[in-house]
Amino acid sequence: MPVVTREEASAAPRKPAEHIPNCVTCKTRHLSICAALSSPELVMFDQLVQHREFPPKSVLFEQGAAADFVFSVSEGTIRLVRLLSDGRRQIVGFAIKGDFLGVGLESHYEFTAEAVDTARVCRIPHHGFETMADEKPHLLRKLHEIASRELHHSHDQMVLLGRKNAEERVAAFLISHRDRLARVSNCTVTIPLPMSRSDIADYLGLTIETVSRTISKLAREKLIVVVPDGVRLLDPDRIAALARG
Amino acid sequence: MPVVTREEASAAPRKPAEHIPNCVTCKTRHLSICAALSSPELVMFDQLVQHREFPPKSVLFEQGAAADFVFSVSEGTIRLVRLLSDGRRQIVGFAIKGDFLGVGLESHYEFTAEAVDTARVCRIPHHGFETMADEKPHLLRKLHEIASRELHHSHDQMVLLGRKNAEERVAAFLISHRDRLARVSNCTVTIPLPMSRSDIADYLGLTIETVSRTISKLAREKLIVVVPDGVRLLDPDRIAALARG
DNA sequence: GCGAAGGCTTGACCTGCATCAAGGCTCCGT
DNA sequence: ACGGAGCCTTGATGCAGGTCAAGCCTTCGC
Repeated sequence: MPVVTREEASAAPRKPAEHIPNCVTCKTRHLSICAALSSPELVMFDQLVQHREFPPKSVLFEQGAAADFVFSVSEGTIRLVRLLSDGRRQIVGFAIKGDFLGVGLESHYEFTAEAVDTARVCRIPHHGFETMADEKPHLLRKLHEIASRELHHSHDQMVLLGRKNAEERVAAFLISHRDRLARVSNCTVTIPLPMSRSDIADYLGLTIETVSRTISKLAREKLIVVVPDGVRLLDPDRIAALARG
Repeated sequence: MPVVTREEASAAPRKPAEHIPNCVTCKTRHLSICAALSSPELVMFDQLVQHREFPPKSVLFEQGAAADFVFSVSEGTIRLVRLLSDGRRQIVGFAIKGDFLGVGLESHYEFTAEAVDTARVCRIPHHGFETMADEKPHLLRKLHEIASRELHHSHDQMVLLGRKNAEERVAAFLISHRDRLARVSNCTVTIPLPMSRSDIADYLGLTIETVSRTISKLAREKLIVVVPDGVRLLDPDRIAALARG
């Protein structure tokens, strides 16, 4: 386990220094849960929202803790971690810009969320958010849509973890991650991968060695090129075909 | 692939012959989505519902088909199947009494649902149900609750598939299946398992041989006894401990 | 009652990925 | 510029579970 330095530990979370962002002018609004809100509702929402920045490796919340907040991610990458008592780790997802944490409105967090790189989020008190959802059925409906999409994606991941080999898993990760990034940015073939090999391994049910070897293999076969902190897809179609199994 | 006999194919779905059941008098009402409905709403709901019986191996709906209906299971066991193009199979869940199929309100089914044994279900036209959900926020809320519980469970399953060994997987399946059965029946230590070893294997990301060997091993260690179409847990606590990993 | 089919178990062997090990690269702090 | 830490890659070896194969049991149609 990496030791968290004094700086990192004390720095989380922090308020952004620059002029405060705002729900009405927010650029990721239409990508996030806020897409469900009308202008007056956005103003109301803005009252609830706390903007926070989480430095790399800092913890947004811990599995099992009281779920006092829900989160909308506006920048960065967050890993969602489940741990077994003996230290085995499974990453159940990576949250990026536009993603929502706490869809379930559960009373306690069901996984730990840790910033991979510097993450900017809108943090909303659970109670206030839930009240608003109870009053605005279209917000609840949006929340349900998000949960449904995640459920679908987690079924994909069950197929991956239960039935795909290492090469298919890595290919599927690259393609699905690219698709998610493409929705919120203009990235299409060069995919930034801020997370470590260890994170990817724990997401795919593999070891770092196997992830590393598999990426090397894909590069040797000229399907991808490894670039600093990411990969470039040379043949997205063949990778997608691999990913399908 | 097993060949479906003429009888089985032609028999699905069929209306139950005996006097028609009814939402208001329904005994599994408080276990299902209907728990969210008031008495007058139940009467309304009853107008929408079609009671159907699906014989073993019959298909309730096919992955990719238009999602014309949602379902509430009142009896029996249903396997939820994802297929890869080369025939590899992953079962993403087993639905039992009280479970709801179609939580996502998606336009197309994201998996195939097949009756394992004889399954009785309430089938509700998608459109009518969705309209009702849009008009009754507490129904939508219940639906969201169900989706959230399933999302949580699918995260558990990701940990199982990504990080647990065969023995832990089988133990976890037995415990989680027992807990789900216990909620809707009085079964606690003798667990009926109407699904085949092959179904269990495809649910746990293993092969039938490994499932069979692992069950034999648990029996040899006096943790369970294999009974016809099920198992009896001799030491539920130790099995639960195994399941946790 | 009999034979065939399907499902389950068990044994023998094989392999894909894990594990163990070593070395290289990059980034920092001094 | 140097040294150490963290991360990544690559090679050698091991093993859990997959694959192949055989036999048993139960069910069911005739």
